[in-house]
Amino acid sequence: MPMKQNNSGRSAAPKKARWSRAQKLEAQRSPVRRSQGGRTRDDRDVSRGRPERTAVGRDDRRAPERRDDRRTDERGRFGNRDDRRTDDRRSYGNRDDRRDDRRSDERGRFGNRDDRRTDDRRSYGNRDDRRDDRRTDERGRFGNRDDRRTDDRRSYGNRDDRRDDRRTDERRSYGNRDDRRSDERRSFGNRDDRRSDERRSFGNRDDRRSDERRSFGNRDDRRSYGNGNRDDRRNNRDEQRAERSRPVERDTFNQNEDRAPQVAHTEVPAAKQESSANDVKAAPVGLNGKSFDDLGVPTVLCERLARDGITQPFPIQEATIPDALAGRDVLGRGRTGSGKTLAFGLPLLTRLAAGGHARAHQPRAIVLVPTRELAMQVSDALQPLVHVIGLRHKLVAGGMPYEPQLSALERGVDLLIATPGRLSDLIERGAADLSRVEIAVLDEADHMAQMGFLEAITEILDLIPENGQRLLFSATLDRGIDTVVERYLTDPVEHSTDDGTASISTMAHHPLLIEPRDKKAVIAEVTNREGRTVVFVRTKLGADRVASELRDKGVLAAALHGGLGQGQRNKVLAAFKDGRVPVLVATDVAARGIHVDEVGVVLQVDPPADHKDYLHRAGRTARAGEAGTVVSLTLPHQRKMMRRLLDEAGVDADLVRARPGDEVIRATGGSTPEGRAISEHDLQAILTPVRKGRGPGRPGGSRGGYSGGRGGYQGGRGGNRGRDGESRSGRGGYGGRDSRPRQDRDRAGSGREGGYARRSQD
DNA sequence: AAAAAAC
Repeated sequence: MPMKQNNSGRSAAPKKARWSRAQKLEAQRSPVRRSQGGRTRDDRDVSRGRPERTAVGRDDRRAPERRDDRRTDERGRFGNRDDRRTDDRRSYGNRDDRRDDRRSDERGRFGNRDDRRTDDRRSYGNRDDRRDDRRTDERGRFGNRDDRRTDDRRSYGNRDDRRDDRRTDERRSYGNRDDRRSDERRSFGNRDDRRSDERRSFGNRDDRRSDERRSFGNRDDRRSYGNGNRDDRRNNRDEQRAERSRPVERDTFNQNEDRAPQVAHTEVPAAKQESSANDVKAAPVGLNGKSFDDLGVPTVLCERLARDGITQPFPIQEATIPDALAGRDVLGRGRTGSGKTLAFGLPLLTRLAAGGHARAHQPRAIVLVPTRELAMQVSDALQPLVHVIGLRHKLVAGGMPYEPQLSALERGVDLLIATPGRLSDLIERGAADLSRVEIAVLDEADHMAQMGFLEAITEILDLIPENGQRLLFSATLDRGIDTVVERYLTDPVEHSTDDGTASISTMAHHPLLIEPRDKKAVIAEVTNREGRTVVFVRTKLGADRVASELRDKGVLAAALHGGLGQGQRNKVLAAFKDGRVPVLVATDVAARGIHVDEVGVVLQVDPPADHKDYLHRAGRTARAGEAGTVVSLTLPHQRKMMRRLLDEAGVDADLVRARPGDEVIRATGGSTPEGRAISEHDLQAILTPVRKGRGPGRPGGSRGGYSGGRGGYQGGRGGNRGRDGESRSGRGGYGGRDSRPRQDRDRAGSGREGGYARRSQD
């Protein structure tokens, strides 16, 4: 019984808080064997391909203990990453069998599931007990868990039981958030070891970057050991790639590595690269007057884009689309608002349309994004293109009803746009199967590669066939993605259409040094202006508080953060987009990717966590060539930090002392609010549109409910533009929500409306 | 330490 093995394994190698260097190395080297049964062909292939990683200790009997080690020590787990993939690979071989099992034994499986759920619920019931359990009786817990695992295994293939395992662990650790965190911290504290390992094996980082072909050249060896088919497919792909002539040899320049990645090999003349390396205000590159058609985008898509007035590719699109169309793995970095969504969306859809149909439960491509709002936005932006080219897509994110997502998967969808949590959930339920994913996109890739997300992301990426295409995009792609790149990408090409700093010339930066007692007044003054303003704060509570204080002063503001229900989140964002609410007070949930037209000012009430967050927050304004102002409040004790953030972000601006009423604040368009306080009730009335007639309401049609508060603002200017301007035309041809296909109408909360549909190319 | 991401 696994239970016994595990227990004995544990006693033989008890968990340690700290590992010696030698132990770590050993743990890294030792393959993780988590399944049963004999070896497969893939096993042999693996040991052939990477003897140095797999030749040691391939002893099935040792598997259970190592497995537990891995589970209880994140560090070990990551160290064993490659080995883990080995197992994945093997189970890919068994895929079809597994699926058959699942289908023919669905009932049994779900029976087990319910049992498991009950277990979970029980353990959730009293968290504190659970935590104690974990600390003092780890072994006992795992013993029980293994029992359960055995059940699962019976009804499932090898692979899912493994996944269930892991998920349950995670579930457990969610309850113990703090514990988990400290685990992670500990493990990531060790990261440096791993990093230096990597550096050693790849040679010095800069070398590697300066000659990608050399450093990544080994990747073929590393990746091709998977199985025979994969080799063949890879070769095909390499042939394809070889056929494509590369216009300009990728080149490199060195730069402050903290400020920006070292590479900017876009197809631009060397002289331009030089300037973009050293000059923050470098001209956009890649604008060679090419059309989407020239880049290889199918005519139907070009025509559909043209209907929205999108005819000229943005630099990031021009740079990445050809390579992405050719099937290459691409790292794309383009400043905020520069059109990254289409940069990966167009080639993705083109390639999907070129062959095949999605089978039930088996999407052919996934786009992973860090927030639900961004997922909706990407889904909306791609929707007309998806349909016009004859594909199906589905938004898969939390906070929304399961049923539509389940039934869409049942019918078969080519493209999933997903947040990690719900996607994993659906995988666990057997509703989604990533074994036929051809293309995977990580939007905001650097963020997804950070601590809170990395685990979920790797778990998902591990389920995707290795030979697939990967596209990683962000405005701030930096070395934080190295782990992901090295693990999942093959011979990637990196395109940067800027240097990763604040190179948006239409963006003005005003870091203000203020006294704590002035803070509230300054916030009110900056936000009391015409047009849309996004206010960033550090915490959810802070968002609620600032929004509430603003309303007390007569500034119509609404909070947006992850603590709200999805319905409220949708309502708030919709109201902000269509102008009913001019001030959005948000946590970093809104920092990345979210596109709203004509945000004139971004106000950072709390400093961002790092310079990348500065750039992303700031990037909510000055999008696609618009002008914008970024005001960053800085208390005396934050001065040094802000100075550093600005430097790292490449912002050329000095901290300026400011008091309420100062000219520097007036210059941003702000003024002292004098309106009446806006009650919570009033706010809700504005957020919740009165529906006219049947069907989903059109939120903008009902803003009449509110007429008090600060004079002058009646959802006026910004609102009308947002609704009746380009955002409507972006929907063109779909005539609003009602006429959209059902699978796209059934998102939670109906408050969502146009706004992003426009040319939310980011 | 917070936020985000599943119910």
